[in-house]
Amino acid sequence: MQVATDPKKIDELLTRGVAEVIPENALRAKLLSGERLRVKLGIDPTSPNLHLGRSVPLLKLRDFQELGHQIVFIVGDATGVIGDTSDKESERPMLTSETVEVNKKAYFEQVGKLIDLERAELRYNSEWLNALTYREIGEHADVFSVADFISRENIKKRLDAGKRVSLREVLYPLMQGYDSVAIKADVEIGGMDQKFNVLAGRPLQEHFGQPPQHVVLGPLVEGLDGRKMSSSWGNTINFLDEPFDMFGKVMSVRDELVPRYFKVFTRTPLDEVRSMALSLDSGEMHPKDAKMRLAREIVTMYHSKEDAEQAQEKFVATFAEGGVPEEIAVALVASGTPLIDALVASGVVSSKSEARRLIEGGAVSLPLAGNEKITDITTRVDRELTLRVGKKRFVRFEIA
RNA sequence: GCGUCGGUGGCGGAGUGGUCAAUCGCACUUGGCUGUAAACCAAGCGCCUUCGGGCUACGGGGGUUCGAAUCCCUCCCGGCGCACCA
Repeated sequence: MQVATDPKKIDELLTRGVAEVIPENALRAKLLSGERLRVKLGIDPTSPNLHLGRSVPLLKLRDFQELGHQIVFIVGDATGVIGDTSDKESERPMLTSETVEVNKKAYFEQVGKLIDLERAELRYNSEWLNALTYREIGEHADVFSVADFISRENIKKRLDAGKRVSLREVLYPLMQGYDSVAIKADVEIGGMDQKFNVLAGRPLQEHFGQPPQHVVLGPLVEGLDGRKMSSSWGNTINFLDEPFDMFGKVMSVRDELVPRYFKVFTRTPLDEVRSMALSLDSGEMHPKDAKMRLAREIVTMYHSKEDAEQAQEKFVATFAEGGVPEEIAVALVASGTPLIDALVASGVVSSKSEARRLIEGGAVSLPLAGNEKITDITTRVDRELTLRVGKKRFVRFEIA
């Protein structure tokens, strides 16, 4: 396959959704030369769901693929068990092999939404990592010094704070570095939080007589609550979210983030993104409209254009016009059941105390009757009833 | 292993015998304002309640006491120092 060397495309490849390239200029020259590169991206199967934060390096991988380079996607089934602490303020527990086994199967399917798996090389790193002997690991470890490791910011912070740092954590960068050796990577993609691990590949490759890989690091992107998007915060938009849900999540993102999301999470042409940002600044464009478009783009990427249209219609009907979603939770209750008990039984709220608080706080209303509020906690369910609890929760009670 | 300090709610962190379901900050939930945005204001934030109150909780277990998150014993877990010397 021919490798494209269009300078404009290469420029976007090296800047869009990219925070840092190491070493700085060498990669551009290499890309312009037309040499076909082996580009590596590894993801550990620590959770069964990929979220948009992960899509940043994946899209970058796709950019390389589209230029004609050979991409290598590695599921870190061996590294996942050890656990990476790069993005953590504390130790990450080791995963069980079973968890990893379950998760890794789900990965290729999700990744397939973004990249062409047919043309990619797909690997599990247990393939080579599980075969290493203690002697070999010792040899790899000798390439690095303890000072290298403990000078990492997050490790240093923990050490200074008197927190425990497990010796196991030292192993992780070695493993990831050896992945690069095993597949002879020319380029590795990762997030900024991966900087240390990704860089570990370079000296190791040199040790094995390979030229050190180039490194492309993506930015960390804010999640729904403004903190870094991460599974542990629960502020993610996931590849597998249902269209309507995904649409709604995008709509709840802060306005200021919209151009950034366009830039890193979509491949909407950059010129369009720029002009949109300008009209937003000038007040010509309403932020809500830009966000709607963003939501459509994202849903289209992970589902389809039709799903995106439908999600938007539903969204407008439900929230902008105060309607009720088509598919809502339905619970069967006996006639005369106290509302509080019915809410708990339906799973909409977790305890009677919570139900009482919500009712008393005016959070429960009848969306079919002009959003009239129910504030009497002794209300009973004696007929079919459609309720809204808070902004997002809906439930319909049917009489058994 | 020895010594020492510590283990409190999702997190951080108060509290050292009663007035502690536990100050406070963050996070979160709900209401208001809106565009399901942000910011801001207000309320809530263990469970049950006939709203009087009741029950279960401060690493686990046992004890002292009228009464313990607070004192004692023991076990578990973590930090730090030491482990007769590279």
